[in-house]
Amino acid sequence: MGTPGTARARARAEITAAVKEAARAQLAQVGAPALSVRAVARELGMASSAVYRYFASRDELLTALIVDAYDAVGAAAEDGARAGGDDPGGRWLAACRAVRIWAVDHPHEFSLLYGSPVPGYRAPADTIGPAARVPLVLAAAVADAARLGLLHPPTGALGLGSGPRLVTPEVLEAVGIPAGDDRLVERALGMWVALIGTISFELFGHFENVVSDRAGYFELAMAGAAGAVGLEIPVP
Amino acid sequence: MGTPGTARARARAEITAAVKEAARAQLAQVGAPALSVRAVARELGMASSAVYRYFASRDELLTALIVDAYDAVGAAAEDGARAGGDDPGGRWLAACRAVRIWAVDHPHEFSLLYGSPVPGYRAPADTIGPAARVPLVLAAAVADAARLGLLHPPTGALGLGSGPRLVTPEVLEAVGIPAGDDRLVERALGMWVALIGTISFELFGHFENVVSDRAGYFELAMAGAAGAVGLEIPVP
DNA sequence: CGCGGGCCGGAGCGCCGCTCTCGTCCCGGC
DNA sequence: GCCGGGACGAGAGCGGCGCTCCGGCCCGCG
Repeated sequence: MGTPGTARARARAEITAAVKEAARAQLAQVGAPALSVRAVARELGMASSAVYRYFASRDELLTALIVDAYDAVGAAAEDGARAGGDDPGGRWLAACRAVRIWAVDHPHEFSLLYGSPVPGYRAPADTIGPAARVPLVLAAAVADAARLGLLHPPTGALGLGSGPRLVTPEVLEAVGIPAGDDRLVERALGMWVALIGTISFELFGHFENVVSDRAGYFELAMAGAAGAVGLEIPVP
Repeated sequence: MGTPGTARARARAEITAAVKEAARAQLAQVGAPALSVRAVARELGMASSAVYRYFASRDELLTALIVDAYDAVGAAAEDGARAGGDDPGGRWLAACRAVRIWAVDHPHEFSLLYGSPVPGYRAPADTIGPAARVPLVLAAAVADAARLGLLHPPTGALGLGSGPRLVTPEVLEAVGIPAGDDRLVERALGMWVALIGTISFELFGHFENVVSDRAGYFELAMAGAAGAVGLEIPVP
C-alpha cells in the first residue's frame, strides 16, 4: 500500500489529493452547484487547465468527492454503531444518530449524496460500495436482532407478509437478514428510507415553520421506524 | 379575476405565460440545473435580455415553476383523495398513489420541489401555501379517521406519547387533527416524510440494484406508514 | 393625434467548462 | 552522466451562461 516509489507518481498523488482537498473545502462552503474547477485552480495558484491533468472533468472531481462523502458518512455510522453498546437496538439507534450528526455538520455533502441527482450523471460502479455502508450498518443491527430472537412481531401492515420478493437477490444475500420471515428485508429497507428521508426534510427546509424541535422529532421518527420492524430500542 | 383590461397588461400576461410555458418544457426535458434563460429566449425567438422584462432573474423564473409544480402535485393529491372513496384510509392511500404517479411522470419537477435546495436560495412566502397542499391532504385523511374513531391504537414507539410538542402551533392549528392524543400530529408527519422519502429514493436512483419491484415496494412502504399511525387502509 | 413610456434587440461584462498548443523540466534508462 | 521523451504548467481561446446597459422603435393611453 502507499504511494508508488517513483517520485513522479508520488507528486501526482499529492497534487491530486491537494486538488480534492481544495474542492472539498469549496464544496463545504458554497455547495455542489457553485463548485467551479477554475475557483479550485485559483485557490491552488495554478492554471485551470492544469486541474484537468488530474480530473478529466468537473463530474469526475465531483465523483471523487461523492465517494469520499459516502465513506465519511459510512464510517460515522459504523463508529456510532460500535459505540452503541451490545444490544442491536442500541447499535441501530446510535448509528442513526451518528448519520444525522454527520449530515447536520456536512449539509452540502449530504445534499450531494442524497439530493437531486445531476440529470445527465451516471454513478460509476465504484460508488456503490461506499454507498452501501450506511444501509449495511442498519441491516446488520436488524440481522443481529433477528438472530438473537429480539425482534418483536412486526406491527402494522398486517397481511403483507407474503407475495413475491421486492428486493434484488444480491441485496438479500448481502444484508444477512434471515430470509423466510415476513418481508423483514423490505421492512428494514424502510428504516433506511426513514432515516435519510427525515434528515433530508430537516436539511432541505421542509420542516421550516413545521417542526420546532428537529432533534426531538428525529428521535420520534426513528422510534417509529424501529417499531415498524419490531426492533426494540433503548428509551431515552 | 382575469387579466386587466388594458391591452398592454394583457399582452404582458400572455408573454409571461409563454415564457413560463417554454421554461416548463425545458425543465421537463433537461432538468433544473440545465435550464437557461438564454435557451428559453431562443425557443421563443426573442433576445435573452427581453426575458428579464418578465422575470427579474433565473431564480424568479424557477420560483414560478416551483409554485406551479407544488400546485400540480397538490391538485393531483386532492384529485386522488376525492376519487379514493369514502373511508379515510382509502382516500389517504389514493392520494399517496396519485403523488407517486405525478412524481414518476414529472421527475424533474419533483426534484425541483423535494431535492437539494439551491444553496443561496430562499423560498419566498408565496410558495408555502402551495407546498402545504400535499401534507394537508394527508392530514385531512388522518383527521377524518380520528374524528370517526377509525384509528387503531398506534403501534410501536411505545412510551413516546408524552412530552413537549415537536411541531409549531400554526401547524397544529392548520392540520385539524384532534389534539391531546399521543403525538398523532407528529406521527402523521411521518407519513408525509415516508411518502416523499420513498418516492425520492426511487427517483433519485437509490433503489437501483436494490428494489426490483418499485411499485410493489411503494405499496408496502405506504402500508407500513399507515400502520404506524393506526390508519386502516384497504387491502390490495 | 401626439407623445411618452414600455418594450425589444444588440453589445458587452465577467464568469463558467473544456481544449489546444507550446515551452519547460525532470525522471529514467542507457 | 547524459539525453530523450513524456508529464506538466501556463496561456489563449471557444462557446455558453446570467445579467446589465443603452438606443431606437412603436404602440396604446390620454
